[in-house]
Amino acid sequence: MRIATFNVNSIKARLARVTEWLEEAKPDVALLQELKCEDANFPHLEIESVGYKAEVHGQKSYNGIAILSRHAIEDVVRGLPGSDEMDADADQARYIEATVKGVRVASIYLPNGNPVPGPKFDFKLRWMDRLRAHIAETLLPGEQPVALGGDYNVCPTDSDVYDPKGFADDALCRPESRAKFRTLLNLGLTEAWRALHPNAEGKYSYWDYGGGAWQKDNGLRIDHFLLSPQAADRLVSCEIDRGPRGKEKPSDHTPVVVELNVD
DNA sequence: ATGGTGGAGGGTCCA
Repeated sequence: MRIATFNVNSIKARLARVTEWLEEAKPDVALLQELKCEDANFPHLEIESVGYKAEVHGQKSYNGIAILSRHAIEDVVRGLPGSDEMDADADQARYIEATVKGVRVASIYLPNGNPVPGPKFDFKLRWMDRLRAHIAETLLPGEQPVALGGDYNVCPTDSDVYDPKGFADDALCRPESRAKFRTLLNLGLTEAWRALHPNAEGKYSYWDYGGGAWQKDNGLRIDHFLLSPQAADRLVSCEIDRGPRGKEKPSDHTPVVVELNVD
């Protein structure tokens, strides 16, 4: 079973890129982020025409995530449970989870957090606390394998950044962000790509649109899969598919694909 | 001039 994560930066602007990629890569499941559209405007017909059903948690203009699958999607939960009612941003569409072929999957769009310091950075760190609590309390106690894919907006180490010094104070690389990310790993989750490529450097999933970043390979690795022990035991491969980033009118992210040995 | 680009939406905000 192959599961992909792809921050598309607007499903409307990226529809042709996404459908051609689905037809070519044919993942069983595709976890999308940054749809930037409301539920009612999601292009279900075009997605179905290439063989996928979609469960969507959308929002006008910003955020928005979806789970696409060639197989049945069951037990969908929209929104990160346990949101703080006092948090004005708690209703942002950044989390959706469901079960496909016995695997609990989630599409995650973690807050960017810039600028640092400030309320957006505080919100990012609080959101990571909420994500950790949900994983610990609801997902890990279950017996099914769990695969949490998405745009985490965290470069776990300096090996995941083209310019570590230049990004030292960026919310994607701040020690606080990395420490929160490690609290997720310390629950017993495996970061799939790093587990299979322990010594790799200079492998990225995001390149800024500006400054010729793609041509210079000035990238960041911020799109990840976190796997529960039951899923990590079934981990076969995890690869970054650079293809879509090099096309016309691309997203600024490119897909990451994990393969799990499940029936 | 200090996001140089791109997306949404029709102001700026967001990344």
